[in-house]
Amino acid sequence: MPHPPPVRSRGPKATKVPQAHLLDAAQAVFAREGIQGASIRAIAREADCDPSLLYYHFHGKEGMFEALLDRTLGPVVAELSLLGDPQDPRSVAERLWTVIRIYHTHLAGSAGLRDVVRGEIIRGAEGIQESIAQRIFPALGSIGRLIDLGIERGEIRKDTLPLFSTFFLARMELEILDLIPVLGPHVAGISAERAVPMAERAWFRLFWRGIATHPETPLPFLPETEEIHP
Amino acid sequence: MPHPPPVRSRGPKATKVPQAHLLDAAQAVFAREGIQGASIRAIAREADCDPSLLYYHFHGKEGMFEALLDRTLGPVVAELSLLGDPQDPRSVAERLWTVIRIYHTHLAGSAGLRDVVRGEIIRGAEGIQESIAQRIFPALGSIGRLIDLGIERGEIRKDTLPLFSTFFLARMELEILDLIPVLGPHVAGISAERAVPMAERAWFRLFWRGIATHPETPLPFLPETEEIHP
DNA sequence: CCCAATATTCAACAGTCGTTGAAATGGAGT
DNA sequence: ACTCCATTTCAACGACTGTTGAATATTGGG
Repeated sequence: MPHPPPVRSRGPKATKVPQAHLLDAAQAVFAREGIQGASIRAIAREADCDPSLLYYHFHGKEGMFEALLDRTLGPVVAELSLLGDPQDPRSVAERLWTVIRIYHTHLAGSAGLRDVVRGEIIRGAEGIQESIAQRIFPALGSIGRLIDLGIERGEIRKDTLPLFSTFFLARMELEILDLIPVLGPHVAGISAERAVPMAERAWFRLFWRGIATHPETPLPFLPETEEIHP
Repeated sequence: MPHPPPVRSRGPKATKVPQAHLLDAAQAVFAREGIQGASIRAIAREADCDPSLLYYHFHGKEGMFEALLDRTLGPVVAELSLLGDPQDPRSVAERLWTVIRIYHTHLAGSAGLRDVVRGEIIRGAEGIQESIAQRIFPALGSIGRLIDLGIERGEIRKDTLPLFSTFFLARMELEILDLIPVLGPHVAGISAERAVPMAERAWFRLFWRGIATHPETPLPFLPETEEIHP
């Protein structure tokens, strides 16, 4: 479906195109096509503008990607960094559950970006990896310190490995966001909307039992899991 | 680096090119470039043959992908299907650990393919997804039945959700294979060769404690985790 | 009203892509 | 020696890619 006959005039279409609109388009295309499949031209089509505009505002594909990364990951890093506060009256268990909720709140809608980040880490694409590391590792550090605190306070087993546990907690939440919306309906006949929260609760129960000093301690902050009757 | 001056003659280069050689090339390129980045032409370069040859033996990109899928996933599905045998004298815990070992043995070398499968599930690319479902879901079914058996025998908690637990066990093992070789050296200073088995043991201990009726029961089949001194 | 700055589009470059149809090659069978 | 056939390569198609430089439109200030 090419543009209608190119009788279009040049110059600004109406007024200034908000950059947020361009990032929205980029996010949508990343989600549909993945990173390598997402072309500058496709993003421009989605935003209904010329590809050159993306070079004017950002600097090519990588610039767009970094801008999108900042917009999405910024709030996550900020909120996670608050969780390590020793003054926080909540238990470490409850704060670890908050990690899941923060990820869910800010990342559930960014399918393409999650996949892009993961792919870049795996493939270690030289140019981009550094820009990712700067944004991801602080978040992981916050979680790691929280687990350290849990060990100090005796809530978490002494033989827990904080680095690996951080990885397990965070990665599985992202895998749930990525895969359960597809697998839930397909293999269990549960809608994506119901399946994701169910999986998150099931995951956190398993995770906490796996690292807790007293695995049977109830988790009053964790919503009950509804029955499965598809 | 284009081919040397095109004085090449046509026809068979030496003898018949083994299809396995073409699949090896495809796997290598998938691992380097990801699915969307892997072009037929790049695979042909890797295999040192003409792109047309890939159309002759397989039918385009999708055909190559399915052939690669069969070659890699076939042994995994076969070995997993044996684990559900009620006559097997091993505990369910030990057999679940075997799941990890089977994945590791057959999938550790297939970086590209793992990522492709995951990406296709996420994006639900219509044409390919069915071909993946037929090969993946039997494997997941075997693990699910094993967990059912564990619940029946009282080894596994009654409130365990087999579908989700299957997902957790299998997906995390694949995430370990994908990400730990990169993250281990980067964030913990541990070589990829040591980090992956360490992560697998840590993951299985956590997982088993998370679902076991008696979480403190020792797991004599599980190798000791060495100390971390990077 | 004009001018300058900003925002946007157009047109074109040189590549690469997937795919196909025809040509060429080598070996097996006769 | 000849033919046939499976295998491989060549050449070309149209479409799409990232990127750039110049042209154009809009806006705000003087």
